Formats: sequence, structure tokens, C-alpha cells
Amino acid sequence: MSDYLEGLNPEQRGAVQQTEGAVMIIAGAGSGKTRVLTYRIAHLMQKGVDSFNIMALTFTNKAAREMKERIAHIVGNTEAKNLWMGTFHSIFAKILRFEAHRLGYPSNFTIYDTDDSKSLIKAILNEQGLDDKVYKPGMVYNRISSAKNNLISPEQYQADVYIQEEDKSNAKPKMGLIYQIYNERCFRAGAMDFDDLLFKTNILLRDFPEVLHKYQDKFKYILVDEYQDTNYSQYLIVKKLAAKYENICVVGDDAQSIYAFRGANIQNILNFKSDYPEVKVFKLEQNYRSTKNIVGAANSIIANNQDQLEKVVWTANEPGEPIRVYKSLTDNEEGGIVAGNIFETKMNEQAHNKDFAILYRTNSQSRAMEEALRKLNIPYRIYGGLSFYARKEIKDLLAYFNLAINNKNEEALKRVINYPARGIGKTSLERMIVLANENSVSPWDIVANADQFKVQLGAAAAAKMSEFANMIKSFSIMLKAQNAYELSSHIATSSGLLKELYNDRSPEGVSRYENIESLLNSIKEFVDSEDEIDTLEQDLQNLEQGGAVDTGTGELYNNTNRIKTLDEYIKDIALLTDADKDDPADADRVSLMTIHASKGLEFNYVFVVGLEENLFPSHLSLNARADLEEERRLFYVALTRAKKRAVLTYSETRYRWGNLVVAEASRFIEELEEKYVEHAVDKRKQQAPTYLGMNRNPFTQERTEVFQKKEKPQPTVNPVVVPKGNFKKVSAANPVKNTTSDFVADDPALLQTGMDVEHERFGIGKIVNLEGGVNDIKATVFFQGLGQKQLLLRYAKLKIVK
DNA sequence: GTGTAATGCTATTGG
DNA sequence: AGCATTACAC
Repeated sequence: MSDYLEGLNPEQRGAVQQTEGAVMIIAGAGSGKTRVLTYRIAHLMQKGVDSFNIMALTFTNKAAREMKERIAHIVGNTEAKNLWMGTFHSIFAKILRFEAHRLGYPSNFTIYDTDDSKSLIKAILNEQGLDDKVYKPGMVYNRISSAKNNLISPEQYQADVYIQEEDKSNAKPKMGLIYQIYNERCFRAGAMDFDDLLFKTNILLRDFPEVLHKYQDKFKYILVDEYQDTNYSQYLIVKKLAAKYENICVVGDDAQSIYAFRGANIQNILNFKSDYPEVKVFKLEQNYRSTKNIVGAANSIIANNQDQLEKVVWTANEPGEPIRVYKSLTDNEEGGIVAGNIFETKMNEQAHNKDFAILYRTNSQSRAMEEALRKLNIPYRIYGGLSFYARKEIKDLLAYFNLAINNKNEEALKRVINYPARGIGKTSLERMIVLANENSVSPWDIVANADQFKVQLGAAAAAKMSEFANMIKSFSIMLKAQNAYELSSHIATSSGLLKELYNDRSPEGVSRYENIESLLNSIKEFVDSEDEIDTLEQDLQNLEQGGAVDTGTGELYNNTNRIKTLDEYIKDIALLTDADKDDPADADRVSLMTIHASKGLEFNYVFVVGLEENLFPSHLSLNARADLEEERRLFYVALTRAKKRAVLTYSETRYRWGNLVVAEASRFIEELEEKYVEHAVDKRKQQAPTYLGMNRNPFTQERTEVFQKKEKPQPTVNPVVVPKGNFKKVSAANPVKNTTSDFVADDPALLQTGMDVEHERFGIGKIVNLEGGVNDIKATVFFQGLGQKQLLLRYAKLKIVK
């Protein structure tokens, strides 16, 4: 049971066993950090620390989940379940929901995502008559975000002479006012943005000593992963919570600090010693992940940075092969080289798709890679970019859900009040909002009480308005009475949204419809899942009652008959990212992601693409040394993801904004110590088709096209892939691009009641009834998850499954 | 009020 | 190139 200590090196073991007091673990890339964290928590529990008293803050929810599983293997599932583990945002959102009333918020407050926030900012700019070309919404958002991350309230912001000067000299003197109005509007809407989750937690701990003491006593042991990427707001939360027992353990690597742009403060790790003078420091310097060449190359890069803690990462692993560098003429060719390389490696080294990662600086670089991979039929999955929950149709439906849960949610109201179109136009809506602002209430209060507020509306518009309000009210009433699936399908149908999407026959429309389907399916899964109720919620309640915590599997948690409601499903959805999803169907795919998103991951083969000046390092970071050093750390992170092989590519030309731009190799390539590098030539290039007689000027597009035409695989003759089972799941990274083209219906005359059939949009269903004449057959088909549909076979195509 | 065509902006990185 | 906003016709 305790032989887990055996497999650790002395430094790692020290870090695990030093359970008391302040501990800082400087963990180089690939040094077994996760193992140490996992064992440390397990060790705490074996020493008798109650799992309810441990909080571990991780960088992603997925990391927390995985760590929990590993701990469960050591100490057992029941105990592991009670650990408080997750991201700052999700952990403190949970606490905030519990304590919201103290701050004047409802416990079912909405979490605004970035889109919501920006849309609100736009609305405010409009109302204030400010030019959104001067006050760019994204820029305003960032400014507000950074104020919040530094715990500067709107009042402080406007009172701060230095900030005011800064804004004035940037010709944006109204920034503070916007911030103030933005905050008021969020409050009135019962909404918090991402930064509020941390800001309000700070307020809570600052203004309510009894709350502070409660959580100080609860979280006797605190662990923070990726400490180098915490911002001031997070830093202070941790510091306050740890102030009583000072059992705080932070893990990080200054060399991997890559989130300064969103407020992360590398000083948090550099200054940890002055905050806790008694701190015990452990340095994990042995890399178990990568070859000597990779470690050496990475070290040679980071040596170019001035700001760093003293640390020597080394490895006992094999030398391995040099870092390969490929040059291409165009970004498409770059994709071809990478895809071709993956293809070959798979053949020659029996590698799996999941062993490969393609990492890039900006999301927009993924396209060329995707196309190249598709050509070679290599399955891939994109992480990041547009997340599933950020899709328009998903956001629309979620907006209905959110509005039902929290009527005051202004952004949700604006989104759906006239979608699908129900005759409540822009002018009416604007009038509502003006009135709401005049009365300091939320727009919903006006919509729901139009008569009281004497809204000037035509009879027709007024009727539509109250019809809409009644519909939303009816949803709200059903919240606790129906389970999440019943209610969500009801909303999807009776809002008219499903019909609206169904009527769109374009491939995109079909895809949108299927995405909605996929969302409803996942809600169904949520409802059907046996999983325990949120023990943490229970934990908080016990804490409130001051009672002893039941750590067993006792009746406290026995809740099998409980209805799983929609608000539970929706709660933290804004906090989910692609990285948090684990779809078994994605198990063996090449991973495509930004380097930022790759933090903490590892792959046998890593391709870092687009190593060009102005792209990586980004043109926006060339002016300040600190920014450039962050880019360099980013490159360090990219390289150290690789276990066996790292390949770097750059292109001499690249499309940006639809224009061909000339590029030169990144300075980072030169900074690599020469002995670790091999400048490779792609095979395809050795046999460069001079005979084509084309202009070989790399800056012309034609050449690339010829090159590509040659590469194009023969169109597959007949894709005899018969989709089986249930609906095709549409993941964010794997949207259905076009499903209309290949769908061939069977002759309606062959259909019989009881048959399983497939509909191109609804998927598989069972024929319940057939009626009507030969040319006018009407089929009633039951589709799992959608219910019965009447289909006129003159129009609807049905394929017989069995 | 609604739907479509023209215009204009964007693409660091993300919870 | 792709998307969101705007302008304009109905």
C-alpha cells in the first residue's frame, strides 16, 4: 500500500513526505510532477488527514479528474471522491454559489462567458454613444479583466490617478465609467464573468471573516499546481485561505510561465520565499520524459532568458535523435510535410495516431494542417479554437436554458427574445433596455411587467412580448419538477428553435441540427448517469451546520430517487473547455492544439509548426524583452512536450488575411545549440518536379497548386460505410461537414411497420405506423431522443437499416 | 420587421 | 478567407 514511495527519487520523496508547512516544488518539464502531487495527496490521506480538508487547485478540470482517479487507486474511491480538486474557477464558483446571498447574488447566478461579456460591453458603448472603433470591445474587456485580476474595483479604478492618466493618454477617458456600468449590469443580471469568480471570492473572504475562518478551517492542506501561472487575484485567495495553518504546497516551473497575458504573475513563484520564510524547497530536475537531445535543446533555448530560477534539468534517458528542422515553400506544403512525416512514422515505427501532436502558436494555423491530414486520411482532433459550447446554435439553446434558470440574465434574453423570429424587433428591445436602465432593473423585469412600466408598444408587439414572457415563466416553473432531459427537449421544441434549424436544409443547417441533438443526448446521459450527487455540495452544507462530516457511504449521500435538473447540468458549463471532454471516439487521433493548450501534456512525436519571425515569436511581443522571453518559454514548453522526437517546421510564405506573406525562419531555431539540430530535407522536395516547367519562384501560388494537384488522392469510389447504431456524435473538433450528398433513400414501397430506418437528419428510428396511398405515404417514426415524427415520404428520405 | 447583398474587420495565447 | 455588422430592398 505504501510502496508508492519506492518508485520515487530522493527529491520527489522529500516533496511527498514534507506534508507540513510551506513547500515549494520547482518541477522541471517532465520531472514527474503529477506523480509527486498525486502521491503527496495520497500520502496526506494515509497519514490520517481527512480528504475533506484537502484542496488541490489544478490548471484544467481534466487534470483534476485524472489525478483523482490515480489517487483513488491508492486510497480507494470513497475517500478520493471527497477531495476538493479542480480549477480555481470551478472550485470557487462552487463556493460562491453556496455563499452568493452574502454578496447579494442569487445562488443560481449565471456565469457570463467571454462572448456574453463582450456583447454586454458593446451594448454599453452603444448606449453611452461611444465609438466602438476607439473603445474596441475586446480591448475594453481585457482592460476590465486585468483590473479585476489585480483586484481593482470600478471605484478604485476611477479614483486612481495613475490609471486615469493612462486612459486619458490613450484617448479612452471613459474606460472607468464603462467598467462601472458593466459591473452594475452584470450584477443586475445576476451574472458573474470569469474574473468575477475570483474577484468576488476575494471580496467574500475579505468582508466576511466568519466565512474566511470557515474555509481556513476546512482547507487545512492546500496544493496549487502550475503556480507560475496564477495571477494576483488567485495568489491572494490562496494566501488568505492558507494563513491559518500554512500548510501550503505550490508546484511550478518558472521556465514554463506562459500566461502573463492574462494576468499571471511570475513573481508569485519567484517571491514565494519571502511570503513564507520557512518554506522548504524541492527541486525536481531529472527529466523522465524526453531524450537527451530534446532536453539539451530545450535547455539551450531557455538559457537565452535572463529571468529564471536556478535549476538544471537533466535526463538519464537515451540520446535519441537530433531535433529535425524542415523548411517549406508554403503553409500548405508545410502541412504536407508534417502529414507525410506522420504517415511514414506510423508505418515505419508502428506508431499510433495518438502518439502525435501538432503544436502551433495561433489557432488559425490549424487549417493547413487539417487539410493535409485529411488528404492522407489521418484522423485528428483539434483542441481549443471554437469550443462546442461556443457554437451559435448551442449558445442559443443554452440561452433559453439560462434564461429559464435566471430570468434576469440580460445577454440570454437579448439572444433569444427574437430568435426564432417572433416579431419583437430591435426597436422594441432597445426601448425595453432603455427603460430597464432608467429604472435600474433588468430588461426581463420590463418584459415580464410591460403593463406596469407603461412600455410604448403596439398591441401586436405587446401581445408577442407577454406571450414570450409567459413561455419563459412556464419553463422556469418546470425547472425543479422535470428532469433535465424532459425539460431541455421541451424547451428545444416549444421555443421553436428545433423547427427553425430543421427548416434550414443547407449542410450547415443539418450540422447545426445535429449539434443540438448531440447536446440533448449529452443531457440525456447526464440524467441517466448513476453518478453520485455532488458530494461537495453536501460537504458545504455539513460545514454550514457545523456538524461532523460523514465520510462514509452513509445515507447522507444516498439520493437515488432525486431528479437531476437542468440547472444542475448548466451550472458550470461556461467553465468547460475542449480539454475537459474525453470522448472515447477520440482515443486514437493526432492532436492539434496551440502550444498554450499543450501545457502539461506529452507525446512521443511532436511537431512544432510555423517557426517564423512575427508568428513565433509573435510580432506583438518583439518590443519588450519580457514579452519575448515569454515567447521563448512558450517554445521551451513546446519542445519539452516531446518524448522521442521533436520536429520543427517553418515556411517561406504563408497566407495571412488571405494574402501571401513572405516569412523568415524564427530566431528560436538559431538559438538552439547546433549540435542538437539536423536541417532535414523533405523527400517530396528532393524529387521536386522541375520537369513541370513551372516558375520556381516560391512566391507564386501556381507552383503550390501543381504540387497539390499531384498529391490529391483519387476520390474514393464508394464509401460503403453504413452508419450503425445511434446518432452520429458531433464533437467540436469533428463537425459533420456535409452529410447530404451521399444519402440515398430506399424505395418507400419497401418500408414496413416495425422496421429500423435511418433519416439523414434524425438518425436511426423505428417505423411505428404507415398510412396513405402509394405516392402519398405518411410514416410515423420514433426516433430515440426526439420522439415520434410524421414524415411524408414524398419528401423525407428513409434508408432501411434492418 | 425581415431577409439578403455589400462592406469591413480580423488572427496571439484562454478560464 | 471567413465572419459579423451594416445597408438597403421588400
